[in-house]
Amino acid sequence: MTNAPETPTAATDDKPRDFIREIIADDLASGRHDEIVTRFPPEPNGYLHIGHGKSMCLNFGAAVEFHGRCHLRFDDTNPAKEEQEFINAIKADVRWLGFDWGEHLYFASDNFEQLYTWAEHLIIEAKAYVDDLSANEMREYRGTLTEPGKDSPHRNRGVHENLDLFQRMRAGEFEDGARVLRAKIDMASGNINLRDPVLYRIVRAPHPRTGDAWCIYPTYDYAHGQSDAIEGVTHSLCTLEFEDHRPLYDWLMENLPTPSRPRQYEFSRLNLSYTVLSKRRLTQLVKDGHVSGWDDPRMPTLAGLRRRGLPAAALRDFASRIGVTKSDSVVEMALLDHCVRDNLNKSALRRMAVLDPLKVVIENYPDGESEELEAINNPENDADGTRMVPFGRELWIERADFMEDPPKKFFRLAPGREVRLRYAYYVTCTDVIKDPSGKVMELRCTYDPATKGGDSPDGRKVKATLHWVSAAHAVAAEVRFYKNLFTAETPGAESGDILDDINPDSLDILDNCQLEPTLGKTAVGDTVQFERQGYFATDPDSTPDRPVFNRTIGLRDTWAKVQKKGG
RNA sequence: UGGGGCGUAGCCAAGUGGCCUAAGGCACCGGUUUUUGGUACCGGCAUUCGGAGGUUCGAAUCCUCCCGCCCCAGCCA
Repeated sequence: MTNAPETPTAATDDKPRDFIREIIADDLASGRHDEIVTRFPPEPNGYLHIGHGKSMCLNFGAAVEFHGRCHLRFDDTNPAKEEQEFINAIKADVRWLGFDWGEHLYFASDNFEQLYTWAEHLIIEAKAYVDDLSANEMREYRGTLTEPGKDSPHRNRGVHENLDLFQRMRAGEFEDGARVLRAKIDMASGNINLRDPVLYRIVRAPHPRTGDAWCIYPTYDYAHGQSDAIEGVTHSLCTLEFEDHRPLYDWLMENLPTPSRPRQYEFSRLNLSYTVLSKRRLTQLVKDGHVSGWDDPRMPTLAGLRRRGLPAAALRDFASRIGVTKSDSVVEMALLDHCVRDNLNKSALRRMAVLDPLKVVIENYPDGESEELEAINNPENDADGTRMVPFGRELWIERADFMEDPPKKFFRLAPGREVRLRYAYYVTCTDVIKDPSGKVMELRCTYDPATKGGDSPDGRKVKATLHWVSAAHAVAAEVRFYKNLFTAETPGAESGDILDDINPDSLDILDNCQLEPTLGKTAVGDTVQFERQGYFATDPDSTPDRPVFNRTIGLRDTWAKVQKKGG
């Protein structure tokens, strides 16, 4: 009962599926590159989310399709925020999504020495200088979006002074924030990234990999492109907000003796309705306790989606369906839901589970006896075979499957009505037992022994088939239901604060669910279908005598739609 | 008022001057099948491509102007 990740497959036709793959195909065709190299470059300052999943599907997917390779590189240039725990979690998530970096695991920090040498090269070429301005002063000197900046008073220091100062920065002679190394480009540029961007800053924080070997760290702009070049990356794919950084990426390439010449291309990041996809906000939800952790099943993190029971293959399918473009978009959650149902419908084993139990006594079934009935494991896949489920005189059925006074379109059980118990018998409701308040406590039924297995020899039809569980054999369990974490399509759109849109009712727990016996021994991570209800995944909180399930997603429910329409 | 992008159905997205009176998927609406009110299957769903002009025999695709939305002023990535 596992959902094994499948190997990503190449596009079936030879037309590139998106503009990035088109560029890659052209570069291969023109001979610009013989082999393409991409990279997935997370910063280890949090867990990966489904947006990173999209990026991985692009980077690893394109590499596989074009017979190149994709590196996993940690962009670990800011020790103030990064942790080993995140490095470990990210690796696990990449593997889970089905991607393999082989031997190509890298860290920007592997390049710190080379990066430092190149920084000295820039200084010697008079293309970088040490600045003493404070962060506030630097902001003032930078100008605004519409006004040019002005040169720092230290902009024209001599090469020797710059070199000396930079060496002393490395040696730890200055306090955090006292000085920075800046590229000398153009303080009047319309592109603010070109107004002498910072290349190095002083930060005294233990680095997960280099410990306290360094007290100066390269910035993203300086480290990222050069790391690409060192690794031989050909196509450096990132999201739209880095478009403005490309001129700086190119400037550094042109002014440094890098061993290769990668190019950066940008695509739009994923936005999903009813959730947030930014590490800053997800970190906030975790730290402020709005969720139980990074792997809370309501979180759009890969860890959360995995715990919720989403198969990795469904996520990959989702990524291929949304495509890769440069237009800002918000993908409806319904599309993800569809991918999950589509995958699970084909792969998930069927089981019977009563979530809101109502007792049924089959009055003409012999007391104390039971029998085993054969049930199909997955009608979508004969190879999954069958199993035996116990049946007896006392059963549980779903409370919602009975109505004492049913409306016209309600086909399920009602007084005097005959329905089928799946894989078992036709039963007819003969009596309703209520408590003093009028609440239905128990149903009395009779069964037709001739309908064993669920077919009637005389050909009479019933309009409904119910799932059920033998009370004497049932396993009690807890089942957790999740709704969207936010009530607004775009959280925070109105007030500016996502917490104003948080759904106070995103978790529902049913603690008296009655499951068929096989469900007492599933493994964590298994996602099964509870017939007629949805897909459910075993949660790590399960204990040997009390399983806990997460509802991954419900089945499409047209009956609910009909009910809604009827008011 | 600076720089960089983006605008094709409710959502995502093909389309690269004629085969576009515009693919495909999701959603939605009908119907068929059904021992899951699930699945599967069939049908419907943009005379129109942000708007206005222009070029052309011919424009979603080329040009001009306009409008709207997104990103950038971290010693974050």
